[in-house]
This record gives sequence, structure tokens and C-alpha cells, in this order.
Amino acid sequence: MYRSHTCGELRAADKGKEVTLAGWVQTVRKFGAMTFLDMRDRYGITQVVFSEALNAQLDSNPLGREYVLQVVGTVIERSNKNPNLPTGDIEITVSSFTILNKSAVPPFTIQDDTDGGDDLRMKYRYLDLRRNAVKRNLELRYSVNRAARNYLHENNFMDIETPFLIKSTPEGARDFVVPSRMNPGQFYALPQSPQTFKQLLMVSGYDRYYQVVKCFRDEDLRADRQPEFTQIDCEMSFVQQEDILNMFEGMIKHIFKAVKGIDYTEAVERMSWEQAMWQFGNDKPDIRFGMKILNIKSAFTLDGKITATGELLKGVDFSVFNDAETVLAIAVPGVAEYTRKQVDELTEWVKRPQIGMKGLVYIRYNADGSVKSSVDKFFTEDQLRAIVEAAGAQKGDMVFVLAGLEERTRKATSELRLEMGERLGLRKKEEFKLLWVLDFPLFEYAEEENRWVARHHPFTSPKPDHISVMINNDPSIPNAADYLKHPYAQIKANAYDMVLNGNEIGGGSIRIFQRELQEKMFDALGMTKEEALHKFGFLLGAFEYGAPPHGGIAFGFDRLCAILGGSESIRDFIAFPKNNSGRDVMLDAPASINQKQLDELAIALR
RNA sequence: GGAUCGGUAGUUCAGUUGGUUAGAAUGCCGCCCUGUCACGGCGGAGGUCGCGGGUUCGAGUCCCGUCCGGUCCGCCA
Repeated sequence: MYRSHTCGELRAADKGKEVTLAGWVQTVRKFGAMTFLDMRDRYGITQVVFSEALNAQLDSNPLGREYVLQVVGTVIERSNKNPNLPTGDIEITVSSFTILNKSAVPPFTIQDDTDGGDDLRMKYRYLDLRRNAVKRNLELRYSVNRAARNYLHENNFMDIETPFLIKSTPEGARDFVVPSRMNPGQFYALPQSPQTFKQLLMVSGYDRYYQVVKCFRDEDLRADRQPEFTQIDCEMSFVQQEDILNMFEGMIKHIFKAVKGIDYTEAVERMSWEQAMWQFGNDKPDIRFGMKILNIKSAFTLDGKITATGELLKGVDFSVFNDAETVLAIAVPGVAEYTRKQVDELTEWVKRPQIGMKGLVYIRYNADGSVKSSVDKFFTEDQLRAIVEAAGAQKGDMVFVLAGLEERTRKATSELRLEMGERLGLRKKEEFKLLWVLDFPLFEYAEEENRWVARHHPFTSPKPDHISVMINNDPSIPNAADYLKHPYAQIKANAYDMVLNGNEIGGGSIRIFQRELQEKMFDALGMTKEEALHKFGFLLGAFEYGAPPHGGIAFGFDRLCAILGGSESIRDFIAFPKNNSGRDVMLDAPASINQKQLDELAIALR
């Protein structure tokens, strides 16, 4: 027996017990003739005390940090208790000890506030994982996983595994590919999601499926994006959008309760995609705070209508606004007193290449009700006041105005809004606000290829009212400049995203389940009949044998964990993550393979 | 593919206008210490300033290139 108890469980009530503990040496504090030592394992830290009698043995067997140690001793109540430690009321007086294994001096300290940088911690991830901070994240991940599985199980969902070696069907993200030795010159692809398999499972009658499953995408990384990541992938039959929204609103609330103890009782807010773009400039708005965007002048359409009339610019002769495709404003609360320096700094901020604005117009709505702006030359005070009021500003607020090309300006305004929300402390980590974004466009126009691409994926169904628009219109785009006027641009999808604090945590759709409509979809995406059959013949075939109406959703598990854990980076919640360039710095992967392997795979390198 | 920040002791960082022997903290090693728990005290070791080239009397510092890492845009749901 290596241990009778863990290093986290002994309390004052265990006083007098003979115990055996095993764990790692956290710190050694030699204090004259006696030595205190903190022993650590997954469950906690317990102090053990070596009395003078053991000094000779300690001298011949010196203990260092991270040594693996076994001690036998008696639990006693401490004379000096440590209130910072759950086991702080007791300690173990050691009668004998065994060094189970030595340790080299670790390259960084195994503590909550480690001195190790990210790179080093990743290289020695197995040491990093010993740290409490990382351990807590993995524990949180496991509890989210458990909560999701429990909920889904209670609701009759069945976990079914789907294959990882599948066929590449380039559409959307790049595939990771795996060469096949037995089929020279041919490649499997790793799934970007189990999409088609879960749909086939619906055809097979497994009407509630789920999987906590790895997905793979060969695209560039970010703090919240890894090449392999985990989804909670779900699909249901005989459902409409409302059924899915209710079921998974339930799941996320269950997770909140189980993981964070939060009773999220109110209904999750809902917003159309157009409204999100219109008011927040973003399809995943953070609704923990206001600062809604005022469209002073815009080519953006809301439900097919241009709603910003440009009324606020009537009679204004300011070329920056007059020549701009879009003029957008936000009222930032309580910053009318910003100094010139602060405003200049913000101006530089929006001029950064990543934001790409030419400048920033400000209008101060001073506490005394007066209005002062950087464009006083071009506006009367009444004109400015009209803008300020339309933007919803109160006295003491400052209105910022951005102008330029539609897409860039909307994006920049959204970024500025988020940045100001951040600076003003309106994005609190422990406040959670969910949102359903609905009614996405079914198609997006791909400029480079002059064709439609599926905004979500090609299995998403149009809104029932829009099916006829899709079937009765030719997808070809004769005039690229006017693509917005094409009937396809107005088709809305039966698709939905769940947004948490400005992050997309899940997305899904009601699927197409009839062969004819699915074929029309492939046609709309510019696929020939032959291509469609070659890539997705199995699915089209399946739809001929009684495919039920179905739909589903997939949650980004890593990202959800990161947000619940209050972190920006999903790497902290993955045991063995990849770095920024998709490398595993611990394994030093990817790596070359030898010539024999290449030959077997019939691959020649350039 | 692009932008941007960084790379100095085992580690995290400082290093002024280009100027003598490159510092601090922590970790490590040694000695002292019977109630510590961020123990304390004294002493010590530890550096190819990422790499290559250039400017200069002189480069950690300036310039060019390159490699590595972080963040972002493009890309990606």
C-alpha cells in the first residue's frame, strides 16, 4: 500500500491516526533541527514534520522539490495552525520515509504564481499540469463535460461515436488529411465536425444523438482557436427551431447551475442577425452593456429596407460624412471629460491597421448640456445635438462617430464599442449573459469566386417561407456589384447561434431532409450534379429512404469552458494544447517522417 | 499571406543619449537556525545579451536579414 490517505483529506478529527501519505515535495523548510515539508498531490497539501531523530537519515537522503515521497507517521494537531490550508489544523509527525523517486530541479516553480513563461510551461506541460491553476481549469472542464452529458442523458440523447478517418469535401475550412497506405495516392480527411454522420443517424432513427467529440480544422490559430478542438455535438429528429432552442437553452442553464451554481432563470434573449448587425455591428454581440450603434447614414438594409435615412446629415456639408458609405455613432457613457490626450489615443487606436479607420470624430455632451465636437466647423449646435440625442447620449457622455466603407466601418464601430466596454469595466467576467442570434442569411457572396457560399453549411435549410425563393430563382449572379439585390441575398436560414458575453459558444440549424431541396442547395453553391453526387451521394441517397425532419447544434466545448473559467485563452483549458503556429512544443510536432514511411505511403516530397 | 510586440542568469524582468567590470528578484549550492508555512540570516556559483551581417574608436542598445514566441487582421464557426 502506497498510501492510506491523500494529501488533501486529513482534518483535526483524524488526530492520532497512523497514516501513510504519498506525493510530491512542494517545499522544504529546514528550521534548525526540525524540518517542515509540504507534501502535495492532486487533492491538496499536507504538512509533514521531521524531528531531530530523522536528521541523520535526511542528511544521507536529501529531499528536493518535486521528489516523490512516501511518509509514515501520526496525525497530530498543530500548535501553530495555518488557516490558509484546508489541512492546516493538523500535521504528520514522520516516523519513517521513503524516496519513491528523485526529481531534477524543475525549470519553473510549481506554484499558483509560477515564474514560468507560456512557452516554457508548454514545453514542460506535464509539470505545468501539476499547478493548481491549471488543475482547476481541467476540473472545470470535466464538470462542464459531466453536466452536459447528464442533461443529455436525462433527455434521452444517445452518445454514438462517428469515424475520424473520413472523406475530404472541401467546403468551408481546410481539411487535415491522412494518407492511406493501402490505397496509394488516396487520403482520408479528419472531420471538421461529424455533420453528415449525425444526419445519417437521424435517417437511421436514432432521434436524439450527442457526442463530445474532437473536430479538426487546418486553419490559422488564435487564442480561442486550436486546430483540434472539442464540440458538444447534438442532433434531434422531428423538431423545429423552437424545440432546439428550448432544449439547449435548458442544457446551458443546467451547466451554469451544475458548474457555477448560477440560477439562470430568465429566458435567453433573442435577436435577429440583422438586428445584431444593425445595433451592435457584430453577429455575436456582447449584451452585458448598451452603447447601441446609431446608423446615421448607411447602405445596410434591415429586413430588406434601408432604415437610416441620412436625415441627421441633412444640410451638412462635411465631405468625410457625405462621401462615406456608412456613418455610425456610439454614445459612450460618462467620458465627456476625456482629455484631448485620451481622445487622441483612441483616434490612434482606430487608425491601427487591424481597425483601419482614417480618423475618429467626437462629440462631447457636456454635463452643462452644451455640445462640443471635433467637427464644429461643419455642424450647427442643433445638428450635433440631434445626433447626440439620437445616439441615446446623456449629459456627461461622449459620442464617437466613424465613417467609411460599410463593412469596415461597422466592424470598427463594433470593436470600438467592445474596447470602450472593456475600458469602462462593463464586461464583467462573472456576469453571464446569453443570447440567441436568429435568422442568419442562408448564403454569403464570395467575391473571389463570384458565387454563393453557405454561411453556415450546405445542409442548412432555408426558412420555410423562403424555400420557394430558392427553388424558383436562378443562383447565377450576372452583375457582381449588385449581388445584394439578388433574391438569394434575402433568403434567411433556419439557423441559430448561441452567444455568451460576445462569444459564439454554439451554432446550428434545422437541416434540409429532402433530396430535391438538398440538390438545389448544391446547385446554388455552384456544384455540378456530378460533383454533388461524388461528394455527397451517400447523403442524397439516404434522403430517399425516409429521412425525418431534423436539426441540431454544436457547442464549442473548449471555448465554453474558457468563458466559464473567466479566461480569454482556451489553451488554459486543454491538457495538451498546440501553440500559435499549430505546434506541440512538448512533442515537437509536427515533424518529418522517414523515407521508408514516405515510400510506403507512395508520397514524394517537393 | 500581412501587421504588431517581445527574445538579456535555470526563471521572470531592468538595463538611461551607443561608453569602463551587464544588474535585481526568484530559483540553485553551502553554512547557521526547534514552530515554519512567501520562514529567516550569512556566503557562493550562475551570461555566446536568440542567430548572422553591417554602421562605429566602441553595440545588449542603432540598421538590415533571419529564427523563435505572444497578440491581432486575412482565413476559420
